[in-house]
Amino acid sequence: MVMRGFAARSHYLRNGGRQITALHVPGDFVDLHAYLLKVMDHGVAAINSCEVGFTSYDSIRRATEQSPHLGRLFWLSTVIDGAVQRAWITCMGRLSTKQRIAHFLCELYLRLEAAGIASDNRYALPLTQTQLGDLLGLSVVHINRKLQELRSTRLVDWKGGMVFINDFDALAELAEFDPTYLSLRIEPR
Amino acid sequence: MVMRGFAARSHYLRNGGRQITALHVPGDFVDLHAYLLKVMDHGVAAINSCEVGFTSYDSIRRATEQSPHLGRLFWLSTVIDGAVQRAWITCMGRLSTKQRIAHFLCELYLRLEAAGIASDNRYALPLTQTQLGDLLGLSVVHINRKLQELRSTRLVDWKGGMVFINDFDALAELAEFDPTYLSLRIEPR
DNA sequence: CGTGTAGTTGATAGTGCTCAATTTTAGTGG
DNA sequence: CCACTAAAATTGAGCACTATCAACTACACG
Repeated sequence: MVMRGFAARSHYLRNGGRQITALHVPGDFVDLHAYLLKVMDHGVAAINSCEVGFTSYDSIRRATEQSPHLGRLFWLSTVIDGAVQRAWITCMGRLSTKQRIAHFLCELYLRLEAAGIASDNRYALPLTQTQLGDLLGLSVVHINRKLQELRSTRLVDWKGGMVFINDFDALAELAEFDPTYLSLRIEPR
Repeated sequence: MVMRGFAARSHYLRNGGRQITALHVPGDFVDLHAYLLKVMDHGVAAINSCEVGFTSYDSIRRATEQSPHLGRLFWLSTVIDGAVQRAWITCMGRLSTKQRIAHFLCELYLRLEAAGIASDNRYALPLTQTQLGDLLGLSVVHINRKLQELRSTRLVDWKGGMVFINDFDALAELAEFDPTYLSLRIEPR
C-alpha cells in the first residue's frame, strides 16, 4: 500500500515505448491483484519518493476468511481500480487530447481529496510531461502544446509541480467527467 | 453470466460517440462488478442474440461467505477482467492500428478457445466493423482500411463473421501479444 | 559555472477523421 | 427463385490531429 508518494503501473514495448496503465496515490492498495494473479506481466514503480506498507498474502487470506466484510472491501478496491481503467479506456479511445488531460486532472483531484491530501482545488502532481504522455498515450511534444492551450483557457494551471483547478465544474464539463466511476461518497462540493 | 453470444460494456459520449470497454463472451461473469459497485455509470448490451444466466446477489454473498475459495474465484474473475482492461489501455495508447486489431484478434481467440468455443485457429466473430471501431477507439473507415492491409499480409482473414488465423505466432509477434495477462492455463500449442 | 533534466519551439511527415458516394451482403416478402 | 430493402463494407478526397526530429531555453543542483 502506498502511504506517501505516487506509483505507476506500466507496460513496456519493444520500441522502448511505455504505457502507464494505473497511477497509485497514497491510500491505494497497489498489489491486491497480485494476491490472486500469480503471474504479473507488468511492473509497478515509484514515480517520486514513496513510503509504502507491506502485508503478507497469508494475512490477507486470513482476514478475508475470518471477516467476509473485509474480504468484500479488498475485492471492492480492485473493482474500483477496474472502473478507473474503463474510464481511461474511454478517455483514450474517444476524447480529444485536451479532454484527456482535463479528465485526468479532475479524476486525480477527487481521488487525492478523498485520500485527504488535496483540497481547495489544488494539489501536488509530481509528474513530468513525459510521464503524463506515457499515461495518456501521447507524445511529450503534443502534451506540451495541448497543456498550453488548456492553461490558456484559465480553467486550470499546472506549474512547479502544483495543479490549480480554477473552475472544477467547467473543467469537468470540458472533459465530460462524471465522477460516478470513482465510487466516492457523494458530498456537496 | 453469458451462456451464448457476445455482450459489450460501453460508455456513450455527448457527441454520440461510443467506446466499448469490455467484450464478454460465453462463460464470462458479466456483472460481478455491480455486486460491489452499487452505482454503474455505463451499460451492458448484447452484441448478437445472447443466452444469459442470472443469480441473485444474495446467493453470491452466501456463497462467498460459506466458501472462501469460491469467493476468491469470483474475485479472481473480476481481477482478470482488470488485467484485460490494462492490456487494452496499452493497446490503445501505444500500438499502431494494425497491431491493435491483431492484438484483439489474438486475445479473443485464446479466450474463446479457453471457453471451448474456438479451435483450429478459427472462430465466429459477430462484430461489425463499426463495433470493432468503437472497441478500439477508431473510425469505421480507418478500421476498414487497416483491416484490408492486415488481410493482405495473409496472417489472418475475417469474412462472413468468421476469423481465420493463418499464423497465430506471427500475428502475436506483430501485435506484441503476450497472453500472460489472460491467466489461462499454459498448454502446449 | 558546468551539467543534466524538464520544458518549449519549429518544421515536416504520417496517421486518422469526416463527409459523401458507391458497392456488397444479408434478410425479407412475393 | 427473384425483386426489394436495409445494413454493412468499401472507396476517394480533403483536412485535422499527432508523431518525430532537432534544436533551444529554463531551471535545479553540485
